[in-house]
Amino acid sequence: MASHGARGRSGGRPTLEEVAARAGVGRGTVSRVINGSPRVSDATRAAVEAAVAELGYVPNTAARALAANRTDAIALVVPEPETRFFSEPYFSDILKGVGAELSDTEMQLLLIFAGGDRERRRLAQYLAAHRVDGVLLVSVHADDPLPDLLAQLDIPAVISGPRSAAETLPSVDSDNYGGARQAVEHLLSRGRRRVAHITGRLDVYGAQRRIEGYRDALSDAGHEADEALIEPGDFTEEGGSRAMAALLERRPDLDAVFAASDVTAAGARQALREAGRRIPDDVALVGYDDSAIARHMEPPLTSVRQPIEVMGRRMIDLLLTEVADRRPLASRGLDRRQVVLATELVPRSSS
Amino acid sequence: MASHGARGRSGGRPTLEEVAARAGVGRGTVSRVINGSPRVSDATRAAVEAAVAELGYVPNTAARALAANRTDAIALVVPEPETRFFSEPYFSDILKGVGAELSDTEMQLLLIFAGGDRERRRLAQYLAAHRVDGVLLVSVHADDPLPDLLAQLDIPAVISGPRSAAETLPSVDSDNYGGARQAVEHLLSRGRRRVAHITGRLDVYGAQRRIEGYRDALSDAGHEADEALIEPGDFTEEGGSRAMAALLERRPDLDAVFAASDVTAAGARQALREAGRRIPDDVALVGYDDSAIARHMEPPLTSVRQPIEVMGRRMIDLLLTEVADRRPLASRGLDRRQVVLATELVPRSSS
DNA sequence: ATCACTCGTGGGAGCGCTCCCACAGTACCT
DNA sequence: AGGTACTGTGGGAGCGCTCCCACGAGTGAT
Repeated sequence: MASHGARGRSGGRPTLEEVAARAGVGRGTVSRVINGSPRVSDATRAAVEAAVAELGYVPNTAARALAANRTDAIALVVPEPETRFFSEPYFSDILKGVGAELSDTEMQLLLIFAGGDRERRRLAQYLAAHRVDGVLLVSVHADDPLPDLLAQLDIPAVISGPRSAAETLPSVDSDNYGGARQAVEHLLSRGRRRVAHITGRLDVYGAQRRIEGYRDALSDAGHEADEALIEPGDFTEEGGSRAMAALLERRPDLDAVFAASDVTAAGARQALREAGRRIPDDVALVGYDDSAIARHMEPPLTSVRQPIEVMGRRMIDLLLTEVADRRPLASRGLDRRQVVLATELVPRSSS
Repeated sequence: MASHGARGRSGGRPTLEEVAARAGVGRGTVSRVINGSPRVSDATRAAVEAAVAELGYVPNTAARALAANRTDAIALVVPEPETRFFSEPYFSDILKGVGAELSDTEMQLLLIFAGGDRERRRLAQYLAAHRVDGVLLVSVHADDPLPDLLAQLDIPAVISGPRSAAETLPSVDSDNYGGARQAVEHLLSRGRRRVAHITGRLDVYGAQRRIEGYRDALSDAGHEADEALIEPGDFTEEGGSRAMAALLERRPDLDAVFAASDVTAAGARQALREAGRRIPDDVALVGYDDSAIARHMEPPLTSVRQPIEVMGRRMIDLLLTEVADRRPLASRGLDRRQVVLATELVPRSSS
């Protein structure tokens, strides 16, 4: 039996109505089946499902979005230029976790780069149009206006690293403080005594926490504070190299370095080489992230591993909860949803 | 003066209708202004624009998509697992070009990975729902069913490398044939006489074209064909290494190698090293892609550069044309839209 | 038997747009 | 004067869904 023929402009993609007619039920019932409502008898459900299969029915997303006022899409917003996104393994791991967690869902993921000013404006416009039900924010700096914009637009958001101790947004982070402690305690346990620290960008809260972990590990072990052993970096290789050179000049007697990232450590290694210091004989080196760089460095780099993929998964969990909770007028902010995941030290021959 | 108050569920996002009331015009007129129709008087346009600004009006995408039967979104489909996407600079360059070209547009880009079986099914569902107006296909193998699916669904698509000489889809490619010729001619001009070729995957049309370019460059220079100098690779490092070893065994007197990719060349270099051959003294080596690998190899690798970012841009051009052309019942396939871009040899010390 | 539920179901209303037809106004020809 | 052609404009219809109210049938307490 032929189908009723094309009346729509796109040449007859079946509609809810057609499925209903075919199954001999009403529109509402088909909608219920499609959306998995339990208030449908088994017989009816079977009939509808058969009709859906026969007609090859696929719901029209736009109509659904319009009627239900939701999009079934969330965005992963990366406030960095594409280049960094591709060069840092962090992002690809987050994406892997996010993708895995989302694959059981009807939700669709959008990837949005907002590195430049122009892209920022586009993003603002995009969000104002409410084209996504929620937003995942990674790598946000302390003074970024994006979270405020999202709050103002009342769009659920989850942030990957809290911007401060007073973060109000739901967040997922690894234990930066604990990870730094692990690194420093490891160095101390290997008999190192003058442990320097090349920090991350100081406007990143996680970098602050690593500094605190570094300080506390030293003082708990009875070492007096020595600010000359701390040099600011910026998570880049050049920054690491520059900072290392500065440290060597200031404290030539240092015997260990804890770098705030593997990339930073790679830069530090370069500067150490140029200064004729051997790793780990003269100076032990520990990085952070346990990225591919750490494994391929010469010598292989001891590093603090963060469960990045898991972080991606947890971010999705939080966000989906947040999105689902937008039914009642429930008060928010009372139960902070801040997830902190444990880190793990991966010892290699650089220390 | 207060706005009329929230009647919608989402707390009063302004609608077209409200803008019309505010500007003292009809709904149709506002729609015309929003969509840039020329059939509006300047005075009216100004009034509408003022109302839009005052109300902070942003069009509702879902409503527009439903009414106009378009989505203003296109997808970049990568039939590979995320991992390869991130590890190969090819993709990030394509993405850069695509993003740049799209930034003047209202079009939104979706990035879809379809590496596994499961993802493939999700993608099929996604496309069946017509959630995008067009698709960009990169890295498609000869036997991939995706292009057929797209044709069947009548979704405009552009492919990054044609699947064969008879490719029906609009495509953008670099001049694989010419690039290979450049590489071989370069080697011959340096006095090399026994030039070998490690091919790419033979089910990739571009790899075939490179073989042809290699053959023709040699025969045009008066060299007789020697099939023993051709060894299949697969674009991977291991494949390159294996192929090089095979070549050395078969034709130990070879004095140059043209590898179908930089990664392949890296593998070949490894095998040459192990066999005690010096580069370029004993054997000259040329790669393809001019990727970061080429610049960082020891010695730096002569390579054929493809204008990948430009390719991304041109793909968007083609696709947007294709999408726009879906008004008349015009016959397709008559004017093939196949773009081929020139390559450039970048000489370095490996040859 | 009656009332009070609950369950499964049908279908009206409406989401915010675009498309298109109708119409008033002006201009330029016969 | 009437015709014809355009230009700018208003607003009805309809895109394909979800939401929700109404309704009949079944169930159990009264």
